[in-house]
Amino acid sequence: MNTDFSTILRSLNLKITPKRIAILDILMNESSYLSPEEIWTRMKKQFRSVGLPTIYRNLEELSERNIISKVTHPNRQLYYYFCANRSHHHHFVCLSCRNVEDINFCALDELRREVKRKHNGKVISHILQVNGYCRNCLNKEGKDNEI
Amino acid sequence: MNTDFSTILRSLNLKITPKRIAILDILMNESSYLSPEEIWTRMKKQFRSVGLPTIYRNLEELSERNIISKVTHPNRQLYYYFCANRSHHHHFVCLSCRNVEDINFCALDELRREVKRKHNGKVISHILQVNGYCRNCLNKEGKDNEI
DNA sequence: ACTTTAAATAGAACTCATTTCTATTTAAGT
DNA sequence: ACTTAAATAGAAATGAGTTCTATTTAAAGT
Repeated sequence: MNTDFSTILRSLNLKITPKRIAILDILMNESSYLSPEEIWTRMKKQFRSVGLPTIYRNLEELSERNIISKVTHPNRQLYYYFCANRSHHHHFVCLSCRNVEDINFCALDELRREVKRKHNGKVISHILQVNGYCRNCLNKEGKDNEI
Repeated sequence: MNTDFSTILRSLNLKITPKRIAILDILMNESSYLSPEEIWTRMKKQFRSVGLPTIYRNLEELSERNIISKVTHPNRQLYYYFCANRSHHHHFVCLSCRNVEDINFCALDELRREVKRKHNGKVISHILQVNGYCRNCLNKEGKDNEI
């Protein structure tokens, strides 16, 4: 595992530090997305001292390099991060348990055509976030923490 | 014009105040989306005293009632608002001039099917924001203020 | 028009996520 | 081991958005 992260970091010209590896490790092993604070909390269990700015700095660097990705929550527009060294995809966010699943569906091509045809513009990127209720929460009918 | 806004406000059970009308007026007559601060700046030209909290409160109330809508900017995730007493649609945001155009394209149905079929989940809402360069900025080749 | 009252507002103070700054530590190439 | 640029801790600053309280105002009833 560590070897894996080291390889990733080396290929990005980032120094291989214990904290970078820990951040990647936390994100990789989490199916839901995490706020910087949540990552910080987990880090503090592993390290005697970690600064929150370190978390922010690393998350920013890693997301700039497309190793992890950002999600903005509709309510309080805080940053949330999610691991993804994968190709383009979208997120299905459960409004109840906040779990995130990847959606391998994308209408980018149609979108591009529409924008080209009707607006004469050029699409560079897009954000698609789908909110709803996941399998588990639908079964439990525990749909309390609404958005 | 004023009559129009008054009717809207009355139908929403909101008191008809000069400031509410002014906010609606500013948004309706702007093709681009505006930050609360930008709206505040314009308001201060019309009123001797306006509080920024008033702007926030009203924008929130109006967007809850779907008279205007929110956009979160990919960079600094600040709130931006855009007038829209229209049905469901999405935004094409120019990365250069920040102009916003409505996109009358939505893949919600396919999305719903995908989430149902592959995830057994239920879609409640979604956010689609498309970033790119608009006609004008493509012509000018003035694509400096990157993301 | 005059009263009444609940909603709306101004302005100050506060909150809290994110960023900046500076001195110290550390990874990694020589 | 030595060197140096990158990474970090911790404190302090920033700034968007919110809360609080006293005052004003829209609008419903008289």
